[in-house]
Amino acid sequence: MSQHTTISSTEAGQFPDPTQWRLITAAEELFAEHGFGGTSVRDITAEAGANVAAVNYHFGSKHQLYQKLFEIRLAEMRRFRTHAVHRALDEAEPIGDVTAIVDTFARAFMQPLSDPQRGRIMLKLFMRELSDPHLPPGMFLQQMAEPMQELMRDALQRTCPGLGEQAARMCFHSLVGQLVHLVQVWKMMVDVGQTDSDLQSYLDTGLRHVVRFTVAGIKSCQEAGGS
Amino acid sequence: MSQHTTISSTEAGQFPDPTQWRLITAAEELFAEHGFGGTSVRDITAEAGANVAAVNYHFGSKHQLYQKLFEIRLAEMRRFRTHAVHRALDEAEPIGDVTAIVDTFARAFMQPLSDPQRGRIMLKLFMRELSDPHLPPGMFLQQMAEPMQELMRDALQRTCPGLGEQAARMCFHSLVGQLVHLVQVWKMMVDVGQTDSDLQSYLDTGLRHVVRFTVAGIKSCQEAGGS
DNA sequence: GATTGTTTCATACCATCGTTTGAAACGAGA
DNA sequence: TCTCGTTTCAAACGATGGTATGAAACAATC
Repeated sequence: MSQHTTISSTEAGQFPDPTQWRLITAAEELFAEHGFGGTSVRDITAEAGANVAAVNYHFGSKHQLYQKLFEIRLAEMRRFRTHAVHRALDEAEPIGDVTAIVDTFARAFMQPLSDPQRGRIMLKLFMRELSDPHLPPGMFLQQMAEPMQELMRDALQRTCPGLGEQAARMCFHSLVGQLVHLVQVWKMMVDVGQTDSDLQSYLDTGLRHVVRFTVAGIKSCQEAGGS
Repeated sequence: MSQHTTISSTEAGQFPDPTQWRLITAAEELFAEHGFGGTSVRDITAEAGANVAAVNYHFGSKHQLYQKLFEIRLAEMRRFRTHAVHRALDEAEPIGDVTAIVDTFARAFMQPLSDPQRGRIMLKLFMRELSDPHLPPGMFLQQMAEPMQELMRDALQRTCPGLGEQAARMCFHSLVGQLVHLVQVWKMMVDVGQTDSDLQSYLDTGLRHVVRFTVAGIKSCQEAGGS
C-alpha cells in the first residue's frame, strides 16, 4: 500500500496518483468555500469523483488531507512572494526606493486575486485558516508569516535609514493588516455580486492607496535621516 | 408559552427569564471559542445548566439564538464606540486635531481587549462572524461597519481639509485593517501563552504605532492645505 | 493465465448532531 | 385544592458525520 505518500510538487503530473490530485483540488475548493467543519469527506470525494474511503486510504484522515493541502499551498505561495520581493530588492535597493519595495510586496500579496482560477480560492483558504485554525499551532506562522516578516523587515531597514528593528516589524504589520482588510472588503463585494470591472478597479485604487498610505507611515517612523 | 420573546437589554436583571440569560452567555463564550459549527446545542445547554431542549424552547433554534446574541452585542458595542468618538469629536474638532480622533477611535476599538471578562470574548465572537458568517448578509455591515465608517469619515474630513470623501473612507479602512490585524496577532500571542503584562505592553506599543502610522498616512492623502 | 500488490468500491458502524415530544414539575389565581 | 399556563426534563428521532472493512477491479510480473 502506498498510503500517506509524500506529494512533493504542486503539478498534477508529478502526483504519484491522479486520484490524490483530484482529492486535493476538490478539497481546496470546498474547504475554501465552506470551511473545514463545513465540508464533509463525502462532499470532497463526490466532487473528486472518488469513493468515500479514498480520503482515508490516501491521506489517513480528513485532517491529514487538510494539512497536506496546506503544506503544498504554503510552500507555493511563499516561493512566489519571496521571489517577487527579492527581484524588487535587487532593483530598488541601490536607489533606496521604499515605494518600490512596498509596492512590489503589496502587488505580490494581492496578485493571486487577479487569477480567478486558483488564486482566489487559495486566498480564501488562507483567510479561513487564519480565523479558524485547524493546523498545528505555529505551522502557518513558521512557514508563511515569519519568513516574509524577516525578509521585509530587512528590506525596509536597508532602504530606510533610522528605522529601528521593532519599528520596521510594526510597519510591516501595518502593511499586511491593510492588505488583509482590503481582501476582506473585496470578498464582501464579490459576495454581494459586483461586476468584475468594478472589483478590478476597487483593487487598483485600494492598492494604490495602501502603498501611498504605508510609505508615509513608514517615513513617520524613521527617527532621523529621512529621504 | 413565552417562546421567542424579545430581549431588550444586556443586563441579566432585565431578562424575562434567567435561563435565557444563562443560555446567551454560555453560547457567547462557546461560539467565541469554537465557532458556530464547532459548538453543539448540548455544549451550550450543559454550560448553562439547562436541558437540551431549552435552546429550541426559548429561541426556536440554534441559529436564532446566535442571531439574538449578535443583536444584543452589536447594539452594545456600537453604542460604546459611537459615544467615545462623539466625545472625542467635541473636544478635538475645534482644534482640528487628527491625532486625537484617530487615537480615540483606536482606543475605543481596542478597549474591550483590556476587559478580560467580557470584552475578549465579544471580540473573538465578532472576528469569527466576520470570517465565517452565519448572520443574514449585510446585518453586520449595516449595524456596525457602516455607521462607524460614516461617522469617522465625517470626522476625518472635518479635521483634515483637502481630504476627499473616498480618500477619507480608505484611510478609515487602513486604520481598521491595522487594528484588526493587531487583534489577530494579539490573539495568537494569547494562544501561545504569553504573560498578561507582555500582552498589555504589546497592545500599548502596537496602538501607539498604529496611531502615528495612520496620522502620517492620512496627511499624505490630503491634496492641499495640510496642517 | 495465475499470482501479487495496489487501488476502488459499496456498505456498515458508531458517534454526534439539531430538533421533537409528551410527561412531569412548577407557580400563581380561584 | 384544583386549574391552567409556563417551564423543564429524559428520551427518542432522523440525518449526517468520519472512519473501517472486505470483496471486487486493476495492473504488472512471472
